[in-house]
Amino acid sequence: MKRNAAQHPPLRRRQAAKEQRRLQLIKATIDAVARRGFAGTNISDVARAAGMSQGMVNLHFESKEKLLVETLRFLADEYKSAWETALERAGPTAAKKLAQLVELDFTPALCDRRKLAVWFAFWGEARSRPTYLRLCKQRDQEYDEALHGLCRQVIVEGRYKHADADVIASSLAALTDGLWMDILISHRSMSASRARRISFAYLANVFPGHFTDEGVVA
Amino acid sequence: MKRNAAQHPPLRRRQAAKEQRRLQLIKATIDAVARRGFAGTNISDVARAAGMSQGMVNLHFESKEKLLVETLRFLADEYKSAWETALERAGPTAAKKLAQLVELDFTPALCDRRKLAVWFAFWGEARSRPTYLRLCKQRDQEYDEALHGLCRQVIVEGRYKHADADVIASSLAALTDGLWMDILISHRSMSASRARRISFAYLANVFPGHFTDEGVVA
Amino acid sequence: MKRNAAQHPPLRRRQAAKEQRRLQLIKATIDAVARRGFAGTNISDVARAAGMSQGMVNLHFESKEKLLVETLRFLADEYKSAWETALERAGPTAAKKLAQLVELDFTPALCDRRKLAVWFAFWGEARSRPTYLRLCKQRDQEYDEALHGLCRQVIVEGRYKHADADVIASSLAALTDGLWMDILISHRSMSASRARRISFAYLANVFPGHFTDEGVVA
Amino acid sequence: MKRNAAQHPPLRRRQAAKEQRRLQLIKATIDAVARRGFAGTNISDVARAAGMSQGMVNLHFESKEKLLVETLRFLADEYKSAWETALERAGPTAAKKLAQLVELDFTPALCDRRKLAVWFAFWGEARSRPTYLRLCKQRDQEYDEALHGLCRQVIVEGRYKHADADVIASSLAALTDGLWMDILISHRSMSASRARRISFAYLANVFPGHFTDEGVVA
DNA sequence: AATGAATGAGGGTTCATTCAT
DNA sequence: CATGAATGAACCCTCATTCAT
Repeated sequence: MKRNAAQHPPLRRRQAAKEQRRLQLIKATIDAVARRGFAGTNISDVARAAGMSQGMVNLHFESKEKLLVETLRFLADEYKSAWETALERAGPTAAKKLAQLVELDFTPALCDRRKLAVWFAFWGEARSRPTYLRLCKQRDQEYDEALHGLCRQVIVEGRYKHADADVIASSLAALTDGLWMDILISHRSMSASRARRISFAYLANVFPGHFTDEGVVA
Repeated sequence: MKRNAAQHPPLRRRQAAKEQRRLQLIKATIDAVARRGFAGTNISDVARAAGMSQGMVNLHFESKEKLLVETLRFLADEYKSAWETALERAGPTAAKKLAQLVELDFTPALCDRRKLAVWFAFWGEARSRPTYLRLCKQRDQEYDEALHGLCRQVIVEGRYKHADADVIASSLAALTDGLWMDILISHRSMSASRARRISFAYLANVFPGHFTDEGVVA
Repeated sequence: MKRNAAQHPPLRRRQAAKEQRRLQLIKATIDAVARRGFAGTNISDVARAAGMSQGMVNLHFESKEKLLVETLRFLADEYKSAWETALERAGPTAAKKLAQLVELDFTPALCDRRKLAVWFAFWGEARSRPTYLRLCKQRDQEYDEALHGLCRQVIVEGRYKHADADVIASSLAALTDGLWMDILISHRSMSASRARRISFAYLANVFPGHFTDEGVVA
Repeated sequence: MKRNAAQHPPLRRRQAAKEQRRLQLIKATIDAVARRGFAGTNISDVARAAGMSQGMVNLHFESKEKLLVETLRFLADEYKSAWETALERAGPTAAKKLAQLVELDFTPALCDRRKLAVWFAFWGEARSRPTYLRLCKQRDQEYDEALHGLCRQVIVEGRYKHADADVIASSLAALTDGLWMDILISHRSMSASRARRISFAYLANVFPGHFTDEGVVA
């Protein structure tokens, strides 16, 4: 029966509305943290920015603490599905996949000052670091493994002697984090496009047969 | 004038004691921020940890905000004099100086979990506090110039074609920041010694004639 | 009129369902107040415990305050009809009726930790809520008169010189309340059966011809 | 030196002031609980009634919870030292001591509507009962033992056959609690003097050789 | 009739700052 | 100078009540 296939309409609509609210609040939280920092973010501002009453935060997230955690989870999920999708859509070679991962990090959708600010807020605040680890450790490991695997493949394909996949993967990851930071802090007049170029320059250095400063070799 | 040359002794002693108080409070602030984060750091804890009364903080720093700024300034000054000293004491060649800068970043005295935590706490809040941003930028301006200059010199000395001092200096700086972060977050099981090695591996890649994974070529 | 004699069936069924709802909510309120106290009792918990939605409480009772008043009234009515029934069913003599009243107070159905807790919760708040006070007074007015009357009868029957019905009735009532409290607070390892015995011991003292520690003299 | 014998004056004055503040707040709490009940008592009202700012409550008591606990402790201490003093000052016979305990319960200083309200608030609220027990169990036991011991002595002295010290002590204690309740709730138009008389009437009944309705026999 | 999402007032708690001593 | 008691604004959270569906 149709009834079974599709839920009772008002219920489904309600459910959707609820999810909508959550998302609005998370977006508002990202904005608030970016604008006022972790310490300066309070729920009444977040709620107001989302066009709701204070009570909504506790209704949907139970506490400020959990709102922040869910915000982090949102970003982490977004990042994870982004790189997984990127790998799927990338060309078949390891080098092309690697290039996609680098491109991704400096894509406007992810490399956004507001979002970067939230990442650094979690990394920077001693109290939220355990939360970050609990939530992101696994995700980060998966990413690291993917990165490491791709580096290994490129090394094998390109017969790069003396190249150490471990070192290269770690370097690339650290480089990205550092560039993100420079972008966030407006350090060294860093921009996403310059950061992208710097990352490819690194790859061109370690894998000269596969990369140039501009990207992957065709 | 006499007054300037030799201040009234008790006055001078007082001045010294005052400076002593300030330092104690800053040290206690570093501890507190590292342990409890920015938001979790409050004046009374800091004062108690420094063995003083609450009132001392406002007496010496006027406000909590100023205490934090002075703490950041303390770290920035410490870092600056460290690298300036390092450059003076390093061997005469640019490569040796560059190596010293890298070594410095992973020296226990500076690459210390407590201090890293404080740096990242400030960076995490920086976007929302112009004062921090200004201080951070200032810290890096001169350092970047030194780094850039050294890279240029090495490039000239080594006749590295296609090497871009801008890119290399920025890469090295970003790499360092990212490695610091990995150390702080305990990411990718990063340690200071591994971070140092990774940094030299980068230099060995871009300046193969001057560096190996272990350091500068003799 | 027909309408009054036999209501429209579906309407009557509805009426019954409504009454059912009220009762469920009152029962849930008793549970909640017993478990979490007055201050800790909130509408959503009560509603959930009664298997209904929050809105039902306001639909059936208008406000939380009214729900509490109705709960108190429920207990008062229950107590009243219990002692009225007890008097009807008791033997014909005043002593037997008096004995029934005492027995009643320590019957499991009424002398139940949950219900005692609620009584004392109301008494604890009574002074600050005139409505409760009025309800409590009302509850006791008639009971006291009955008690007083029975004492008088026993005195007359037994020709107890120097016995004052006022004092005895008040003593018995106060003794009962105090024993209830001891049971609730688990004071002096008081149990319902010991409390019953203590009450009869009192009666045996003032009316030695009619009572023993075990109950009424046959 | 005198300095050692007596603390530094300003310090001692401060200490005294602190104790003074605590007492003011406790007094205000008793008032507030009596007037508005447990649930209706909030710290800002208490603080205002004590002529202080809200912050003082948390400064001196850490939390509302602890303020209430300290208020209970104050009453419990007051009661304990009152009955201990009463026993010391009473005549040498057990009957005289027993009479003093009864008198005490209906002395204006202790049998005060405001204080009674607080006792019943603690007894009535499910959440505070554990606190009450933790705090008062020992004190109550000591009192019970004293009461029990006195009853035993009177029984021995008076050669009361068939008198059970356990039952009498428990009865007396329960009777007192019940009378307190009647006074608090304004039940049965109970007053302290009538309650006192009722208590002595009980004693006169069980110990006719030692007591009359008016008190102990000379 | 029934639901539960939404509101917003109210309360406890924290804490930077002030100030009498 | 130095202390720490005192203040009160700001914040998070709870929850009775309302109301659209």
